[in-house]
Formats: sequence, C-alpha cells, structure tokens
Amino acid sequence: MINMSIPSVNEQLEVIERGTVEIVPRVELIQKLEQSYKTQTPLRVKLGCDPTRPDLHLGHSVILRKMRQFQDLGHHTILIIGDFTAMIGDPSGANKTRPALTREEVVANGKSYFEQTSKILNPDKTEIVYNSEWLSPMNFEDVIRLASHYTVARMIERDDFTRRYQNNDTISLHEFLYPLAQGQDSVHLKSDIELGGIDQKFNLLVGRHLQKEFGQSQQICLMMPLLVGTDGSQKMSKSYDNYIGIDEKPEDMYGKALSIPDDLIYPYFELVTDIAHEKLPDIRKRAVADPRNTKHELAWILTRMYHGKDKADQARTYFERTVIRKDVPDDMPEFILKTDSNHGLLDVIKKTGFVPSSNEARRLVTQGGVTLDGEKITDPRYRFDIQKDSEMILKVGKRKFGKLIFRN
RNA sequence: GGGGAGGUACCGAAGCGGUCAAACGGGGCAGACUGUAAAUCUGUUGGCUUAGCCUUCACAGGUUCGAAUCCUGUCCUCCCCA
Repeated sequence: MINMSIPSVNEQLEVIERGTVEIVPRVELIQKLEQSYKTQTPLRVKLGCDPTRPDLHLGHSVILRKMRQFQDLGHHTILIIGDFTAMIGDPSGANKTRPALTREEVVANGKSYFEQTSKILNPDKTEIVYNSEWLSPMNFEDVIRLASHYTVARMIERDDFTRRYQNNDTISLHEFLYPLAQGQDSVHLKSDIELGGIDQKFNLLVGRHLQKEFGQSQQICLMMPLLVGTDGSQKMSKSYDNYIGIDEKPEDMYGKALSIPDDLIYPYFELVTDIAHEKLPDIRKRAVADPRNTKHELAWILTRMYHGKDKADQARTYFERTVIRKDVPDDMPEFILKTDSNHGLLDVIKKTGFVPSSNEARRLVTQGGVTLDGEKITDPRYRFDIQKDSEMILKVGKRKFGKLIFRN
C-alpha cells in the first residue's frame, strides 16, 4: 500500500482541465482518475522532451506547469529525455535529419534540461529516463514488427506530412518512425497519461494506438494550447526568436513580456503565471480596460516567478528608466581603453562584442544607432582623442550600453 | 530502371555571359513615433584595414578578356512512368 493522498476526482479534474485545449478521451480520464482514487495508486504521467536544444522558454513552461500540477496531485511523473528520438528529429518540415548526438552531449543536455525544469517541476518527484535505454537495443526485426502496427494511409494523415507531400517536399522514410518511437515510449513505460502541446496530437494518438495493439490500457492524451510568442503571431519558439527564456535575465524577461501584443495578456496570465485561478476573471477585464498596467503586472509576475521579488522590482525600475525615460541604466559592462592610442569608433564597438562584425557597427553608426554620452555619432570614421582619464557611456542600438573607461 | 524539372544569401523566390554582393517578399537590425522591446512609416541587411579590396549563387574542374549565368563530372531534391 502506497502512502499517499490523492484528492477526490472532482478536485483533480478542476486542476487538470485548467488551460487544456483537448483531452482525448475525457471520459476515460475520469475513469482512470476514479480507479486511481479508489486504489490510491498514482497514475503514470509521461512527458517527452527533446534534448537537442536545452533552452527552455515560457512555451515549454505551459506543459511543464501542467506536469507540476500532476505532481502536486500525487501522481507519478516521468520525464523522458528523448536522446534516441532526437536523432530522427520530429518531422515538422523545417527540421532536417539531425546528426546523432554524442553520449557526452546527451548527458550534458539532459542534465541542463533537468536543471531548467527544476524551476518548474518538483525534482524529487520527477523520474528521469532516457529513451535510448529501450529504443537503442531494438533490432531491425523489432522495428519491422513495430512498424507493422501502423499504416501508411494513417501516417500521412498527419498534417505536416500531408502538407509536405502536397508541396513535393522531401519526406524521408525514417521520419515515419518518429511517431512510432514516441509511441513505443508509451508502451514501454505503460503510461496512463501523456502530456503534450496540441501540435503533438498525432504523436500522442499513435502512442494510444500502439498501446491498444499491445494489449495495454490506453493512455489519455492531454493537450495544452501552443503559447503564442512575443511577436503575437507564431507559436513561441527559439527559431522564430519570439520567445522568453526561463533563464533570461530579469530585465530582458520584463522587457520582452511587455512587448507582447495586448490580446496576449490574458492567455499569458492563464497559461504561464502562477496567479490564482480565482483572479483570472478580473485579469481578463483589466487586460482590456487597462492594458498598460496589467501588462506591467504580468511582466513583474513572470520575472518574480523565475528570479524573485527583488529582481522583479529592479527589472521594472530598469525598464522605466532605460526604455520609457530613455535614461542610462545603473549597471553596464565596462571596457577599459588606453588614452594614448586614438581608437576608432567602429573598432571599439566591435571590441565590446555588441555587434558580430565591423560592417554591422558601421551600419549602426551610419543609421544613427550609436551614441556617446547621449550624443549621436553618425560618422563611421570617428576617432576618440582622449588625453586624460575619463569615462564615456556608449549606447549601441536600442538597449546595449557600455561604459568606456579611458585610462593609462 | 526510364523520362523530365531543379539546387541562389537567414527563409521564400527572381536572375540565365559583363551594368550582380545578386531584383522582390518575409524575417532581422536601426531611426522616427509610442503606455510598450507593440502597430505604423523610413532606412538597412556577406566580410574587411570601406571613395577601395576580399569571399559568395550545391561541390569539383573547364571554356571565356569576363560565369550565378555556357560545358563536363559528382552529390542532393522533386515530378511522371515502371
């Protein structure tokens, strides 16, 4: 008998359904919850992740937060590091087949992933597994046997396959194996519930299908909406550069949060903040009535969640100062320069690392994106001619500041 | 296996012997503006010791005063037929 306390089914449902976009099938979820409650046996909740790019952002947090809720309800959660499936790469069209990661990379990425998820998940309640553990030993025969449980017609129903097929884009045969591999994970782990974004629906359903083929109880597919990124149009993703990373500096987090379009204020509150559920109706109203302040509140809460109250306060001050009042921040990196040589502006900008090339520096200067002590410098041939010890504030672009210190 | 069409900068896509560092759109960056790092408008978007030079149009050779553009080979993709 496991010593635990799983709350009543209704209590659980309320939490579980919060923010979900689809639960397939809801009735079976209720059945599983009832069974679990009756026997006080935790459900096995599975979430797969791709260890290729271990930089977590708020988009990931939507599902991780859901996972956390299951932990808090007393269920058993399993985080799969998809080190094996990463070799295939989820066939989303833009993805190309990825080179196999080395053992070291996998371990390093997995570790980094775990550390990052620990900001959201309860690390003590998270079972970590690597799917190479069971996928790697499978031989050709095993794969053929697995593949025989799915049909081509059903495979190309998946919308990105359909789209790519119609567009005459390449679809490598091995990409069909990705959903199967992910489904095999469910079979192997005998999962009761698999979490995923709504874009994962196909893969999650394959898991359900395979479990049935293998005579197991079928997992519930619980799907969360995709968080729209800061650009307000596409899903949050590192490759669209519209993301807010959970490791982001407080000031960046705050600023980026403020840059979202107004109509995302409410969804963000709902999906990625820890604000109490009862407060959401009020937020919904205020997001429309007073977007400015509500958005600042959102930015503050997010920053607080990942960096604490003090940092959140500082981030707010920083934003008000540098962006609203166009003032100079307190802290900025310092660069020490000799007074004897007369430095070229472009060189100095390049040395700060604010730009990737001197051409970029030249462009910024020419376009008026560079100031020294608040004064716009537009001559790319500008040279410093400093005799005495002194300091200057260099601003490059919208928000890169550096203190130039001239000294012998 | 046979026939056809292609591989161009971050992405999509023009160009088909010189005027091409390469049109146009998206994305990025910057300026103006703004409650905002939003929207909009404008500019910009290979590198460098920048009035000039260097390296790019799948890869390797070749023709030519000169090639992204022509030829040969290689690799890769798509379509039709089998």
